[in-house]
Amino acid sequence: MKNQEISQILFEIGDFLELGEVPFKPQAYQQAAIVLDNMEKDVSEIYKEDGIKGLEKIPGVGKSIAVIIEEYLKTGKVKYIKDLKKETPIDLEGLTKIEGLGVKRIKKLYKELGVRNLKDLEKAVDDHKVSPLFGFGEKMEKNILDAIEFLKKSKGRFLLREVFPQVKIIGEKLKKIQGVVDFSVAGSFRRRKETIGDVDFLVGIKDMTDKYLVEKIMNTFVTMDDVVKIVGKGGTKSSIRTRQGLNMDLRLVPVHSFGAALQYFTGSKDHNISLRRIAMKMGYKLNEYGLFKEERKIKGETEEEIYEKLRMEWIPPELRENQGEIQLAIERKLPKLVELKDIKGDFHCHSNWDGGENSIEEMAERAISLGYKYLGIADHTQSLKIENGLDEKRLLEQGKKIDEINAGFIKKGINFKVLKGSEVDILKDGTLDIKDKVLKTLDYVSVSIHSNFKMGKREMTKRVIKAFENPYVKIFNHPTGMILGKRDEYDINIEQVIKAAKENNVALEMNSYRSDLSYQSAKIAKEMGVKLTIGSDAHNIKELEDLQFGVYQARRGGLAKEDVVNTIYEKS
DNA sequence: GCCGTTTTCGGCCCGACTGTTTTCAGTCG
Repeated sequence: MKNQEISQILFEIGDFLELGEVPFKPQAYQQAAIVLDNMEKDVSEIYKEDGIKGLEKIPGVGKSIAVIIEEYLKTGKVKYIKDLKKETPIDLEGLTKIEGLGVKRIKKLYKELGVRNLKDLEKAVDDHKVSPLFGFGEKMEKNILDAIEFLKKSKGRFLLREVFPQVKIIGEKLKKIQGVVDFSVAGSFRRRKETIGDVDFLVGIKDMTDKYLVEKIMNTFVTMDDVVKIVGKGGTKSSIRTRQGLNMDLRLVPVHSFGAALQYFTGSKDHNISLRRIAMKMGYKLNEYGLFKEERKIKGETEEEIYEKLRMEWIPPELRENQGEIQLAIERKLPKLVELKDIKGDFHCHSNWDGGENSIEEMAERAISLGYKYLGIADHTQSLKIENGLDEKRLLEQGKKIDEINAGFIKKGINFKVLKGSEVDILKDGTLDIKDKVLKTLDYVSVSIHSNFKMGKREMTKRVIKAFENPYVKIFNHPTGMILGKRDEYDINIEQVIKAAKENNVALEMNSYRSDLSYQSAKIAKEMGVKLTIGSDAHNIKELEDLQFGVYQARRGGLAKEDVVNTIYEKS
């Protein structure tokens, strides 16, 4: 996808223009950059189909930016940004990552001290040259130093899965404080984005002038076990950094504004800007305190009443990315999103027959306690040696074992079934590493790529589509091969894969562990009538519960219960 | 530079906190 590369360039152009104090253009470039970054369709496809006219149809892209995009697509370069960089040789991208440094201060540091990049900045701070500058000071210098250190060891964004337990624990602690009426996590955590930059907590109390209560809440927050730095502490907002390097904010709001604040701090920023524009056109003003007509607040206690007043449905947080959800809400056509409670089973887990940690019985037992009606055991096959993959003989043996286990459930009157599945390897040439006559004995066959990742795009796509043509194949696991935070995608044409899935009646998996199928791709799949499965890829009983993260991702893609195969349960 | 269910010209989201200033600019979300 060229989208992200171009988005990056547009962002940078925006920053440089801001540096030159050019009015309004920076926002225009940044707006276009955001749109491109979130766009489902590959911009090079748009250009191929409709040329420069097609580019201009992208919201936020007009004549000038379209020309820049065209230039990049044709030559892989943009002269404009090159010139800007030559004119002002500053590593803006690197320097703006320092908290507290925006383009204005960067400009000053460049003019006064010749700071061009992080290295220069570090040296300037070490030599105590920053604090004497007008507008800077001792504290700012120290903060910059801290920020450099933070940047050096920070991994950037955190996986939702990683921060989930800690956030829940802190939430429970805050909720319990006497006097706290409303509580919610906001921000990208509430939108269930697969990675989180920081965490926003929102606390509602009756009386903001209750100094004692305010102090108690803020103190509880900034003195928690894992806090290593108090970034700020005020009467309505405090910020801390945890030992793991995660930033957390707590905002305190009066209960009568809680809904407005929740809406505001949940974002996304882009969603909010659109919403505020709509409010403006209707003669209102929307901010974190409420919806105002003139100076009079008319709504603010709940999110629902605000969206309703703006003549649209309440929008689930997972959809708030300014990707058409507002229009759907106005038309009252938002999908009813799939929920965790709709899930009736899991098609992707591993037992100790391969590299898993627990027996089939133990996995089944946990699945029953989760309220599932079935659990598909999808152990690896023989090609995957490091996972002790099953060959045909062992697969047949496993089938017999599963028959025995199911017989036991029937005997005990337990309404639950273990399904005979398999995660079959797609070989280099697109054939499977288990013979059809054995695949035939299974309840379903799921397939995966676990080898030869470095093929060309065309070849890889062909390989996968060939596997789909096997009549026993029902599910394609982790379709892009990505492991979020660990491994990149292999080169594959996902749109062609989705099309082939439709033609061959194969479902695509949303893998809860990898988050590899983007919400944009899930959305496209849904629109094309392809079904999806949500798989935990659990290797032990505990990981079965991680299926929730696949559900969140599915919701971000706008999937309803009907779009997800493992919500189906027909009593047989 | 982009956009338009009041507009093809004249607008462009908004408030809190910090650190520096002695009344406010810069940054952030």
